[in-house]
Amino acid sequence: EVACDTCRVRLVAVCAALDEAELAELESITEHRVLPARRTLFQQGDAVDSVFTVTSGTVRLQSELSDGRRQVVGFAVPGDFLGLALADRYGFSAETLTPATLCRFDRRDFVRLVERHPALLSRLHAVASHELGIAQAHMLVLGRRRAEERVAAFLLRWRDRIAALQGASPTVPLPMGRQDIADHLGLTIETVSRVFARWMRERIVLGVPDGVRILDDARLASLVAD
Amino acid sequence: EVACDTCRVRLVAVCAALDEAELAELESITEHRVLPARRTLFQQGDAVDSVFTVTSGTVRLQSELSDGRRQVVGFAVPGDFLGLALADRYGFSAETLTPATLCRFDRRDFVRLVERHPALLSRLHAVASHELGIAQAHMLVLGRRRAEERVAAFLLRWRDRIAALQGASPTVPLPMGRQDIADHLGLTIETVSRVFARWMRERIVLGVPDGVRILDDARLASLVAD
DNA sequence: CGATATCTTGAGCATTTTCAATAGTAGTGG
DNA sequence: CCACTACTATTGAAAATGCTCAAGATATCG
Repeated sequence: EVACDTCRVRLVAVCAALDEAELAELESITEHRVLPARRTLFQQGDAVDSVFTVTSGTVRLQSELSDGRRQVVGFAVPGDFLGLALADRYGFSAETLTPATLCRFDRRDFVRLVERHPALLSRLHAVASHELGIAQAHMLVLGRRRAEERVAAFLLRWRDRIAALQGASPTVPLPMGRQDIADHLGLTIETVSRVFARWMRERIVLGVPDGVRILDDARLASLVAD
Repeated sequence: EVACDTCRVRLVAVCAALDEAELAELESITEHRVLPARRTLFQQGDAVDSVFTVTSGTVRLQSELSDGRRQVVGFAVPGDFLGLALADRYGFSAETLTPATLCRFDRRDFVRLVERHPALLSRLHAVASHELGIAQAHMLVLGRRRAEERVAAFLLRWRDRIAALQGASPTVPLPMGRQDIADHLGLTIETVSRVFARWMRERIVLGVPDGVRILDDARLASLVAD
């Protein structure tokens, strides 16, 4: 069971403080899922009945306005939690961007487990706090950065997340579309497209299939300097 | 000791699950502070040595870019936590907008207390998760709302927070300045000023000293409908 | 290989910003 | 109590960043 093995690695990473028996218990409530691209996991406003961890693939997290305006609040990659707030309703929708594997926990089982294991709760709180910091940093990007700075901030941060998973490389896969990037950065698809086009003309990045190769790291870094 | 009484009420609210002995222990590590307006509590990047709860007054939370651009990530009112991430460094700066009273906990003492009381940790996690949801909702405001919608979203949300503390009233005190509102909403002070001016002309709000009175609630609500 | 999606590029436009001047408002000291 | 200063807010006009609209190019998928 490849999915299970991958999943287990993730669980151990997330729940480092659990012993063997506890891990076994955690696995006993785990359901492993393999999903194709463009599959909705849950919708904003749905009652929370599941908690997920991503073990492969990329998931897009977004909230929407009734007139169609969309804000991508984040992208989840292997190791990330979905539904960690333990709230009653999901605050955003989640959809796979690529084929993805996930571990699903029944919410009640998961809450029970957390209640009995403070170490897991502590870990969960650390993850949620970390996410809060990222969200607040992104507010600065959305509120005060210009278009080119926003795209640079996104690209460098995405590169670092990918590097943490796959090792450092100047070639950055971009599983999300231009519209997804635009909706993450509060821009239009045209503006994002123009920024990338300019960077390619100026040899700051090189276009590759489903991604870019960063040629002038320093130039991008100077755009997000604070 | 008025400050202590107020503080105690807050602590009980936050730590509802603690018993008398535990509350006594919590109070033993509490230091009560009375601060004037415009006093900095901590700066973004400082090592976290304190955790605060606000018991009176309003505190502005912000992050800054070196060129002076500022993002107000939020305003803290009585009952709010500061430093709940239990991270190593503060992710934003905090400054009193009005005279304020706070409870300060030494970080180490607080962490020790939390480690021994899962109920407190659980409560802390719930608060952090709630904050995360608010941050993600604000991303939608910053990324996809137009100027007038942003100000309406801010005003109605602020009204509701004040209502939770002081009871519902169409008269909303605004202890923060126009520049603070602008920096919270990713706008300029001129744009915020023009939105309020238009609303006053159209009798949607009425200006009062250090605040506004909401005359046409429905009109504002229609601006933030989703 | 055709059909559909997504992406790119250009031109004109709009919302918001920038710049600048004025008007309040609060605090200070004569 | 009033003038003086400093700070904050308002208002107008001009400018710009990013958006809208439209057309064409590229890529994807049956």
